[in-house]
Amino acid sequence: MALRFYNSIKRAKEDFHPIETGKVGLYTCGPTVYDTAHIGNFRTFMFEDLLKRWLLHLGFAVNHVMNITDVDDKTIKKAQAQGTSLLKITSKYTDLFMDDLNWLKMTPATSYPKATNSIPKIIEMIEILLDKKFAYREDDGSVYFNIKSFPEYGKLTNINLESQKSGSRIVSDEYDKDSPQDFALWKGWKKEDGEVYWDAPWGNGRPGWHIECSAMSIEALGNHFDIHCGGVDNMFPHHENEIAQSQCATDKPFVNVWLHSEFLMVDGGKMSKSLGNFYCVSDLKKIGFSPECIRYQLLSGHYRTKISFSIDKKHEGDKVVRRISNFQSRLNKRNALEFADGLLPESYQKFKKQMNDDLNTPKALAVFFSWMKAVNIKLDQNSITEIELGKAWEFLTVFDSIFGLIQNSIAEIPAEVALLLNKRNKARLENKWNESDNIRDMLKDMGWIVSDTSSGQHIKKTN
RNA sequence: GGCGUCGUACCCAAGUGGUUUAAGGGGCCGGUUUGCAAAACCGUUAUUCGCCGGUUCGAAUCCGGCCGACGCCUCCA
Repeated sequence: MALRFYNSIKRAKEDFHPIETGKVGLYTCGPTVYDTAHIGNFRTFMFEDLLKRWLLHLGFAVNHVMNITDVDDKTIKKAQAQGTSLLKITSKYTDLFMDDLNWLKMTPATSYPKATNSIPKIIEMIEILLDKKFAYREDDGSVYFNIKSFPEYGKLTNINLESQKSGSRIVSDEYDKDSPQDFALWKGWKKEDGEVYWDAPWGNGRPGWHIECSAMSIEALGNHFDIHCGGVDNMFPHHENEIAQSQCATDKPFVNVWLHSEFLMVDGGKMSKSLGNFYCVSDLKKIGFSPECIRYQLLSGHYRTKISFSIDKKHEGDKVVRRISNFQSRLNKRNALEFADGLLPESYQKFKKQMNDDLNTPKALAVFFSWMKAVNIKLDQNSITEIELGKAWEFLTVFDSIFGLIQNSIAEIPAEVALLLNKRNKARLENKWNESDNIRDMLKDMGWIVSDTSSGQHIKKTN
C-alpha cells in the first residue's frame, strides 16, 4: 500500500509524493523557550519523531527542521520578571528541552534554527511583503499583514472571517491595525522591550508572532517543501498566517502536506500551561516513569485522536515495555541475531500497511502484538525454525527502530545492593530459603525488587 | 454565535456498508512454570457498538433527530 497521509488542508487522506524523489523536507513547529515543555507538548514532538522514523525506514532522506522560538512576548516577559537577559532565559529552556527530547529517545532534527538567528531573512520577507502591498506600516514602527489582500486566507481552517466573534484580543490590543484580524509581522519597539530589538528599515523592533516560522522554514527547506507539522492549536492562526505571508512573499505554493496532531487530555480537558493541569517530564521521572512507558502512552493512540494521559496507566505501559523487552531476551537466548539475514516475516507487511495508512499506530501495534504472541507460542513449544528466528529478530529490530519501546538501559546498581544480591545468590545455591527471603525483604525496603528468573536474579528499582 | 471532533467491554483503544456472528493492550479470572514470591508464557473475558427513528438484502459503519463529552475561533503542541 502506498504511503498516505491525512492532509489537513485537503481534509482527506492522499498519497504522498515528495517534491524531489527520495527526499523529504519536513518542518515541525518547535517550542517557544520561555518555560519547561510539558508532556502534552511532547505528544506532538513524539508524533513528528515517529513520522520521521517511518519516513527514514521507508528509505527517504529526511531533512528535518525544528525551530526554536527564542523571542516573543513570553520570553521577554520572563526575562524581565527574573531580572535577567533574554538569552539567559532562552538558552536555559532550550537546554532543558533538548535534555527532555533526548531522555524520551527522540531522534535529533537535522537542524534547530533559532528565531534570533534568522532576523535578516525575516526582514527580507517583510520588505517584500511591504513592496507588494500585502503589508503596511503603522506609526509605532510595527508592520501588519493585510489579510484582505490574500483571498485564500482561511483555507486551512475553513474560517470565514465575517462570521468570527470579536474576541477579547481585539479590545485589549495595544497596537494600531487597519483591520482587527490583521496580524503583526514586526512589532515596533516599546519601553517594556528593553534591550530586545533589532534594526529594520522601517524602525527598531522585533519579529511578530508567525513570521519566524516562515523565514526559518523557507531558509532551510526552500520556498516550497513537503511536510509541515504541528499541534491542532497551531492551525489557527499560526499556520494560516504562515501560509498567507509565505505565499504572498514567494508567489509559490508553500507546503504540500499539513499534518496536525491532536491534544493530550488530562482530567477530561486539554493539558495546558494556562490551565495548570500539566505534567513535565521531570514530574513523571520522579514518580518512576521510564521513557519507554511514556512513549507507549503517547504512541498507542492515533495521532489525530485526543488521548488521555494518566498516571494510572503507568502500569499498562510498564507491562507492555517489559513484555517486549522480555521477548527480545528470549530471542537473544536462541541466538536469533545469528540467523537474521534481512528477511522479514509476513506480519511485517501488515504492519507496514498500517503505518503507511496515515501512521495508524494502534493497528500497527495490534499486528505486532499478535505476531509476538504467535512467536512466543513457538518458542514455548520449541518448534521455531532458525529462519523464523532470524525473521523475528529482524522484525523486532525494525519495530523498535520505529517505536523505541525496548528497555535496554540497566539501572546503576549501588555496591551495597550488588553485595546483597551476591549473598542471596549464594544462599539460594545452598537452599537457604529463609536467608534468601530475608535478603529479598531487605532489598525491598531499600527500594529494589528482586525476581528469580530462569536466567538468575532480576533486579528492578521501585518508584 | 461560527467551525470541527468524538461517544465501542471494568479501563484504554482500533474498526467508517458484507472477509468483524467487533482488533490490540491493561485489568480480572483460569492454566503452565516455580522452594516461595514476583516475573514470564498461554487461555478466557462485548450477539454488541450513547439513545430513538430511517435507508439497505445487509449498518458500529450511511441519513435525520435527541442526549452527552471535547476542541478551535485569544499566546498555546
